[in-house]
Amino acid sequence: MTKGEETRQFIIEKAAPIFNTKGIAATSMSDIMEATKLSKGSMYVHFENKDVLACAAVDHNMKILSSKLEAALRDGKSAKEQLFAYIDFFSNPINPPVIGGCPLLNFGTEADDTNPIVKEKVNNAIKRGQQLLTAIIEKGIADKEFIPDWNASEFATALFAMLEGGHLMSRMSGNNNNMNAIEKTLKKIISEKLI
Amino acid sequence: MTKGEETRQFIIEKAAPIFNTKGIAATSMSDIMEATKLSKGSMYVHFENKDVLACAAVDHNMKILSSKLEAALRDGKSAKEQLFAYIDFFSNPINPPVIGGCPLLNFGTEADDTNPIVKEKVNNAIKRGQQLLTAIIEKGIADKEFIPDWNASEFATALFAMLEGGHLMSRMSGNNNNMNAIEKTLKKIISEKLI
DNA sequence: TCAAAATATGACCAATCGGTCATTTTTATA
DNA sequence: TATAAAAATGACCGATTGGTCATATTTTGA
Repeated sequence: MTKGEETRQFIIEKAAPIFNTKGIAATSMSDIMEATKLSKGSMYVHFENKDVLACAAVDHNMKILSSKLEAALRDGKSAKEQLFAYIDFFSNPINPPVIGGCPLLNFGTEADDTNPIVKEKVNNAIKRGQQLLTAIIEKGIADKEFIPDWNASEFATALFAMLEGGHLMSRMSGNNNNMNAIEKTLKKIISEKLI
Repeated sequence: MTKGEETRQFIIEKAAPIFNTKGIAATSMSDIMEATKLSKGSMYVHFENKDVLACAAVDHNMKILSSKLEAALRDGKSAKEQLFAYIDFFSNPINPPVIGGCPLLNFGTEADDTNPIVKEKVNNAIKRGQQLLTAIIEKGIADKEFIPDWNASEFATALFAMLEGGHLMSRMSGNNNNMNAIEKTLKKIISEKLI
């Protein structure tokens, strides 16, 4: 990795949590300059403008999230174990796996009516999450672990939505009560599908 | 209503959808001036600063949402009918009851780490929504409409979370597929609780 | 080793931000 | 209808925004 690539990566890593907590619009280049201790000119050597940097930061946040999720799922052997691991991974929004909370929620709501590029990034990430869950459930059905008449993609959607919504609720209340209730509800439903 | 109160209300009504779509930080006073065709000085006659206006706009968006929801629930006679009406009310995120989408999602995610006042407003609105749902379910249980061993507040939380999460998912994808799946899932669960 | 290329710097730019205020216009009421 | 109060105007303010660029420094590879 050349010096330039190193610096570019360094800036992204410093910028990512700031964009995720403050939002894209509310984060200024000065914020990034302060966090990196780099000059303004240097920022523009590596990123042609703020939007490009913001997009790189969005990508980075999602990459961190998905790689941590992947690690959390690695140990799960059965489909049930993997689903439970997935739920556990997202079940502590007060101390989330990515600084600033779920980037899908943060960037998705901000980008919705204003930034089609970021919106599409979020949309794709949601699709991937949903497809991963669907695949786990379908594998569980194929392995005779879950009952065969379980609509995999429908439940995957419901699970994903509940975790995102629960994330918001717990973040707003400042405690994990809501997410704990959701965790309980989800695990009960899954357990009922076991053969 | 005096002229001043009329103008103040007029500004709020014009500003509310802008704040809800662009976000608080990304909305400028010039945006509001353009929408209202009023001068800058006039804005500051009625609102001491942008934050006060933003708070009023947040309140307004939530008020519109809750009053429309109340109207939607009025016709529902049984508890089941009311729950279904609640779900139906939120089941079309592409054409939402409030311009810009759910204000709880929009303002909540933005305010999370930056605006404790708005955050608390959102938190209270979520609580009210959850309590309303809990009350409906508990009434259904008391009326022998639902089975007695249904954890009302737990399901209220799950339902609320799923609608918020589904809202995000449908907004990102640009279609209602995800929300339709959620609607189906929720209604099936509720129907299973009928006596 | 040394020169060309890459990278870093910070002063500088126009535009926009939230906000103020003297002045004018409109409203309310006595 | 006269007049005091309220409301509306828009020029103006300092601060900050995203972004540029000539210059200085560092890195790179022949």
